[in-house]
Amino acid sequence: MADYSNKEAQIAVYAKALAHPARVAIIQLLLKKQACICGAIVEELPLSQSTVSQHLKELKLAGLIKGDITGVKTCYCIDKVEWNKAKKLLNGLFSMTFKKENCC
Amino acid sequence: MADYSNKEAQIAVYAKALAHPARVAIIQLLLKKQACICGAIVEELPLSQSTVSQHLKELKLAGLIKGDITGVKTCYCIDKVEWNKAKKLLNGLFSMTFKKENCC
DNA sequence: TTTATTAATCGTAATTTTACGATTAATAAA
DNA sequence: TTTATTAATCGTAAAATTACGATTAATAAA
Repeated sequence: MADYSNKEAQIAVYAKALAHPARVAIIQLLLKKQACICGAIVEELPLSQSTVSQHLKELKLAGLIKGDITGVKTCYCIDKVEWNKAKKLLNGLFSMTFKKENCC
Repeated sequence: MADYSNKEAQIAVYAKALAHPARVAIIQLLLKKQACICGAIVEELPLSQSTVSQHLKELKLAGLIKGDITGVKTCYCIDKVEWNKAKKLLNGLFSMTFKKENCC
């Protein structure tokens, strides 16, 4: 009957950010090609400008990316600090050892 | 304007499964305490039996867990094969190297 | 100054998620 | 056989997500 831990909640936040293929694609783009100008991201995705903007907003809300406005353009990139936090948390979850015996 | 890759889609599926603290908690429970009987899971969460059942269903749908019915009880556990796939995919994403220069 | 470009936000509709209590089906216990 | 227990499913309501076009605000270019 206990509530969720901060860790669990934070993992869920990061996972939720990655819970849509468009956002995964955006993250990969930012990691790979450094193509951080918003327009370039829009071109790479099969979605409208406004929808992409919404996905970017969600990624920003989760902390995984940040946007830098220069003039009329906005440059997006991974927030390395936050990204490493996510990496650490998810990695921690996935590197938990299995109990040898399972009932199924 | 390309569509999403299988990899991206699959990452999203796994991430979505972990996108709720209750489901993260369930996974951790199954990893840690091997407490796979459904009733035990219900007791550990601040949610009703039916809601927990729904979360279990989603985790099962994503492939991360499986349930074994024995008599009137159901025993849940991690699907190791699928779990390792998820681990590999997520790990792959998080171990991508950063470009040195970011525009922001 | 006027016009064009970029990206965020607004308004909105359709769908999905989340949660609950109630019910059901199946087995176990009395 | 009757009763209790377990867990899935049903029905439903509220909230969140996803998508789009249209609009807006801000800067850049003409």
